[in-house]
Amino acid sequence: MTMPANTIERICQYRRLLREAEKQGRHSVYSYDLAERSGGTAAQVRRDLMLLGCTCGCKAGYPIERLLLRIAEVLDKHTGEAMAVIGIGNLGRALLSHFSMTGPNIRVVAAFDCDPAKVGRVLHGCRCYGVEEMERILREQAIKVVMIAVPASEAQQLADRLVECGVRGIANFAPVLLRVPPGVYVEHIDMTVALEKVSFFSRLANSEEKA
Amino acid sequence: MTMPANTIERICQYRRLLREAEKQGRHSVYSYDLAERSGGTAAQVRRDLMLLGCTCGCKAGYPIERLLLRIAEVLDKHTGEAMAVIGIGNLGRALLSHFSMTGPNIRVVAAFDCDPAKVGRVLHGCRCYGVEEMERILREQAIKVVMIAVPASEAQQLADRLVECGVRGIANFAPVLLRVPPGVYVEHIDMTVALEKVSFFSRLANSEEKA
DNA sequence: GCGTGTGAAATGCTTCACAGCG
DNA sequence: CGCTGTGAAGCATTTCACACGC
Repeated sequence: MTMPANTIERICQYRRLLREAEKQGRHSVYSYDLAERSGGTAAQVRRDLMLLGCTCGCKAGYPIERLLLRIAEVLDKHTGEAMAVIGIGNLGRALLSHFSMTGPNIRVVAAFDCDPAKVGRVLHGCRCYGVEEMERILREQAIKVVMIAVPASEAQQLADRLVECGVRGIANFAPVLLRVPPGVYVEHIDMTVALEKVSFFSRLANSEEKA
Repeated sequence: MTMPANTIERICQYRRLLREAEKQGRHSVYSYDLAERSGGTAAQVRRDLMLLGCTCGCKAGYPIERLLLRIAEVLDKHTGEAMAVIGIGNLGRALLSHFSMTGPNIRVVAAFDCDPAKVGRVLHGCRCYGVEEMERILREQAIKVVMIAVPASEAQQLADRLVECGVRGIANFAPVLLRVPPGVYVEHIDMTVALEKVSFFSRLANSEEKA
């Protein structure tokens, strides 16, 4: 089953919106309903759900519960994936905090840092280990996905070690492009890029407003 | 001048790579050169630079200095844009720290929080103000781009206030879709979505490996 | 009638491939 | 000859529009 990355992103959004709708007491949603909540179009929503393999078969809208089940099946095989954060600076702590509050789809089960002052402490419910224990713990807990929040200069060699011990997915917050072998998926999250984009497009929208 | 978002993102990358190359003593780069550093193709790089309006006219490669000048012109009109961070929790602090170290393209000139304990303090070189002063300071300093790092429940009404006082670009780190009038650009940066994507595609790549 | 499911058209982005220039 | 600049082809994604079922 092949899926465009954009569709996957939208499906993550739908999940959050569906949970909200469910809390509001709704049991089903129409495609245009979800479209409005997500800022897209109804056709887009229907196409996404079709790719998901989710069809309701009738005009009564999509049953929320069934959608959520199917999304969980595709996105995280029902049980949230175990993850780790590496590098407990400001950003690493923000990540730990963020994922300790968010739902159960993502469970951060270990944190690593090379600063001995941090090792052994528990932050946001997550134990911090020394990097020298990394290989052992990643293997023991079968952690396949990690977040890299270390300085740019250390990210590549860290990534090499991770790949070496079986990690297959990396969310890289360091501002360098990582080289990894095929079969390992890297998502590069660069806040500088994100903000330069905002700066550019906001200026653009602004200057077009003379039209 | 209209530009695909993807091209803008790549251009931000190119800038960083070009600066690195310059530090290494290079004065020019070939398209395949930049392609390799950025993980793309040479044709892609040439097309991007073409869209940028950057042509070197000959086979000697692109002069780095000129490229950087042109990129700065397009991305941040030479002088880095003044920005603000709102919400000084874990994530807000991480953002302040990140942008205090990064180059001068992005200058974070103010931080806001509603916790009186934080107001008046200086974090990573940036003064923290109370939210009640927000309108005044954003106007005084002509800040057009801000980062929202407050809880989801407060993000929308905060966005309304921001738009009201002239903000045209928002980087939204809260997990809600913001409604803004046309002419305001919002970039939604959702770490949960990013990580679910990694989880999904790493699993996918993994299961395809049997082929 | 109303909303879904889905071919088919439209749009947007990337890659190809080659002319042109130093 | 090697590399750029760019039309044109090739893909991917989004939107349209309409048949179908309740």
